[in-house]
Amino acid sequence: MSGKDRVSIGLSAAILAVEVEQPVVLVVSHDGAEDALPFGPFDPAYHRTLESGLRKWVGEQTRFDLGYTEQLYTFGDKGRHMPGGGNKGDRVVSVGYLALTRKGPETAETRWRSWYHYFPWEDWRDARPAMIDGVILPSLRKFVKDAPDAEAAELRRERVNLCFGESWDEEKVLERYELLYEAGLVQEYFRDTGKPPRGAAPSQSLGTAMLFDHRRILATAIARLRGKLKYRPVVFELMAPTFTLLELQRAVEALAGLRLHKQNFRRLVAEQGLVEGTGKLSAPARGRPAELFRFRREVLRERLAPGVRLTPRRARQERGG
Amino acid sequence: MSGKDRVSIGLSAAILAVEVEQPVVLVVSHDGAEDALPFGPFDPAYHRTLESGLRKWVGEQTRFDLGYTEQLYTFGDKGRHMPGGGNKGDRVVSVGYLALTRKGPETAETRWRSWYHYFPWEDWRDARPAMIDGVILPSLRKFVKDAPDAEAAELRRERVNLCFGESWDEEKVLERYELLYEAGLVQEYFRDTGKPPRGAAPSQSLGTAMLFDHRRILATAIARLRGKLKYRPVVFELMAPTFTLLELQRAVEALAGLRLHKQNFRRLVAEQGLVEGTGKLSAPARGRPAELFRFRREVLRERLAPGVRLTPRRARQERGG
DNA sequence: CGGACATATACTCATTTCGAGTATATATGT
DNA sequence: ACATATATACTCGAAATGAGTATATGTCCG
Repeated sequence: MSGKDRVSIGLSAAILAVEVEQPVVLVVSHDGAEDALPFGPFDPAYHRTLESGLRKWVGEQTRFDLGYTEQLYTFGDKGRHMPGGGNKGDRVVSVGYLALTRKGPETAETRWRSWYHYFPWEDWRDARPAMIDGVILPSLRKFVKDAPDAEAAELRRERVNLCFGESWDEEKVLERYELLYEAGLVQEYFRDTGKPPRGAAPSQSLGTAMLFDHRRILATAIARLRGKLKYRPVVFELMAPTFTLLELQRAVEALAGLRLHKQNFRRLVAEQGLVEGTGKLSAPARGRPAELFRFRREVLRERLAPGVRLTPRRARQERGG
Repeated sequence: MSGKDRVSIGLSAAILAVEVEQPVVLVVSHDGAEDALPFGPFDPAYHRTLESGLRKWVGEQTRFDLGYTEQLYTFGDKGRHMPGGGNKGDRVVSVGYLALTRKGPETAETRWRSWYHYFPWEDWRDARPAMIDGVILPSLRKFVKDAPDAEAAELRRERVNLCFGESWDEEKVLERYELLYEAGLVQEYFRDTGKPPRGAAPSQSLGTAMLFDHRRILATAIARLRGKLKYRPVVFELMAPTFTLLELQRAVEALAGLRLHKQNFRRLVAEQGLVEGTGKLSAPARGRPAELFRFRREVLRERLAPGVRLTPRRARQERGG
């Protein structure tokens, strides 16, 4: 490989936490500029692995250490540059990470912000967000109508239906964002393409924009987290050492953007043996105190992933070969 | 970012297919040398995205195009070099891809090989592989015993149990390989560390070794595929345009390394509306002919991912806020 | 002190899904 | 005709799931 094949590597992290019903993300926010995810270069001379590089500069910049981290995706798209002012002709490849922590202090540069700020259509806890029927679907219908030909229109129609149709799949965060991007309903579209806002007034652009492709990375992070919630005990990375079952449920609801059935939620958590009571009680402002629970760390090691079963046959049945 | 921060990017692909009960992977195989995954450099001057770079040189080297592809993971570990002979001091970051195709022709350089060649302990279709009780578990028990202290021993014991204990989780392909690597039961361990084989005779080293960390990438690919099988209709990427239900089942079994219950498998496939009959019949050597089915491509668009439910509450229940 | 309110927790019940079968139909070869 | 092999239909009990009801235990306010 010659020198011209070489690129710079950028590491960006969607650092997520949840505090009293609000799911939050750590952003770097300068007045006037767009919000950004914390970002740092990978220095091959000093870092043994990509993840150790990430932990190092996150520790330096934000003063707390990442607990659970997970690599999300590596983007190498031309034209989707990264901050830090690369040299002319530089090509930057960006590796996105998801990190789960408990909400820590803000610094001069960083602050915690509800992620529904960037994705207001993703919060269905109170109700189906009014903006979906009020703004999104009308605009998307126009997007379908504006397709170059009938076939493209049909594809767009199906995509709209998958993303915002009758049934809501809370995991499709990325698909929805990408659709809104392509339909020109988020600011980044105009910023990236240079096209003038058309159709729907630009004032109607949806959610708060972020620097470069950071909103896409955040969407990927939320989607991954929402998916993982269901088959791995990742919520506990975000909880205090002890918590009531309702607090746990509220955290899951905040992340998933949905309300859950209380009694069944408890049954699930109890049956899976994810938590154990501490015997102590919470001191709520109102209502009966609840028992405080803690996460049974053992399950991380003892339990197999309870994912969807692909049950092996038990008995012998025909020759099998 | 200065020039010294720059690295080279390598793209490697685990290209998988399945042919009559055998799951296969496309490998580059030179006599005398270890098998390798097809590999190519990412050239930022010519390729708009990482994936387009991958498709380009795979097309050149292997003469067929990837259908479904998915990015797996980006490895940047120091000391896990890549082929191609980088300059001294070069740091290579390697992006692994999973690709699913139908088995095509071999070339002078490439051939299709059963992936159970590299992971013989992963095929439970006929029976629990004898090598698990004969070789793996005894060696791993020694590995547990050789731990530096009691706490480390306990951790090792739990890991062994999770990977090779009573219940078998077919998705833990990567965890098992990494455990065997650390326990010094695969050749790559000695090659990478320079340590002499100890304890169990080196002749007992398990499975066929691959170049650099390619076996790790392949393990990641298989794990991802086995997981995805259960909630996305990816098998069909590997099937001929029409197939019988038993052929479909055999393909799933080959990938998962498990036998399934025939009647229930059909029920599942039918209920999910994944396939539709063609009316035509197969012409088997023996036995009653079966109907030929085809994949209903529509489901890719109409169906929501049927992952584990996190069912939203239907009715209202308490104030919810 | 005694509701009104708010929350916690136990228990019920019908429905669906799932694992594991049995039964029957339709081919081939001898 | 029947042994063998495969395909397909149907059954049945157990477990998981969705949606409740009922009751217990707190605080606050008049």
